[in-house]
Amino acid sequence: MFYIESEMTQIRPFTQAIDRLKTVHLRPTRQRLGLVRLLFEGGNRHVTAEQLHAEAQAAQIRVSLATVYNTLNQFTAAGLLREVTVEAGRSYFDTNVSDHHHFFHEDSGRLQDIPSDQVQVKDVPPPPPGTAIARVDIVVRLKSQEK
Amino acid sequence: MFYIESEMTQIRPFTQAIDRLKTVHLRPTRQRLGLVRLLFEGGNRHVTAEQLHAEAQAAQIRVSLATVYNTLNQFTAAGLLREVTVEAGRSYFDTNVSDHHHFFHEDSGRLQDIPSDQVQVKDVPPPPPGTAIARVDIVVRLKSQEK
DNA sequence: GTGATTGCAAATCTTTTGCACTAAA
DNA sequence: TTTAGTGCAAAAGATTTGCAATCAC
Repeated sequence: MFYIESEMTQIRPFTQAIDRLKTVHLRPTRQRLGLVRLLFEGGNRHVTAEQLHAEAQAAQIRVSLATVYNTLNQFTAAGLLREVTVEAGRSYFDTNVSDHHHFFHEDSGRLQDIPSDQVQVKDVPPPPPGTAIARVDIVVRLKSQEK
Repeated sequence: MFYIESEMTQIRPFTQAIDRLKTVHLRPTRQRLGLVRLLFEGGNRHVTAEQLHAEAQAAQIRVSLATVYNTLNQFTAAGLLREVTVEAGRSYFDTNVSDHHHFFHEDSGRLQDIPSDQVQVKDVPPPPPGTAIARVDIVVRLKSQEK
């Protein structure tokens, strides 16, 4: 342990990001590392490709929008992210892949997690013959309160 | 009552379609009447704009795809239809506007109603301050059963 | 007549893809 | 080296829009 504090905080997150990618068998490229750090350092997030691309630019991480899309899809396929569908025409990606649901603020387009223990679906009907339930999604749509 | 049977069955649905449009203050144009009849004569339906346009063509109802889109949006705004979002990139419109939920067959893209009395959400969390719940959507995603 | 509605083509928006170039193993 | 990954521009798919022609009232 001979790193000084400032070096530690620089290096540790990189190591974590690299490990996260290695775990899912994706090469830790400069672009993926940058996106992993934006996505996973700092709590649960819900982002669109466009948003993440803008953030990357702001953070001096040079990456094309096409690569952001491809990366988000790869991360989703690898189980690092979960795609949330609340609006036709726009895809959100959620860094929280555990069982939970969402509030959706219709006017701002913002998503917010609802822990799974806070909502329960009572009596999910049996799936039709020949099918199995892949997932149950609950979206609580919110409008701003009119007085 | 002096119409013969064949004339009755011709005329009654038109009258109903006209009334349905008048109720929501939309002029009963040839295109809207055709679409209303396709949508509402024959049980609950879940359609995309593309599907409805194809049906209209098949039924000799001349209407452009742009008008189908505009009409579906107008009907939704008027409360005649409800938009169901299950896949980013495609909008479904549901002729059932009462409180209910959906099965979504992921491989076929088919939607199926779940009557509201068959699922219950237990303990919907309170909406964040300044907001009110507009709607709670439950989508049960189905995959075809692999043996 | 007059304002609403329609059709068409063009525009827009989001997302995907083909391919030559670059980088990781 | 060898194969995976990237950027760019072009393509694709869904939906919206501008505007002249048409239709309902």
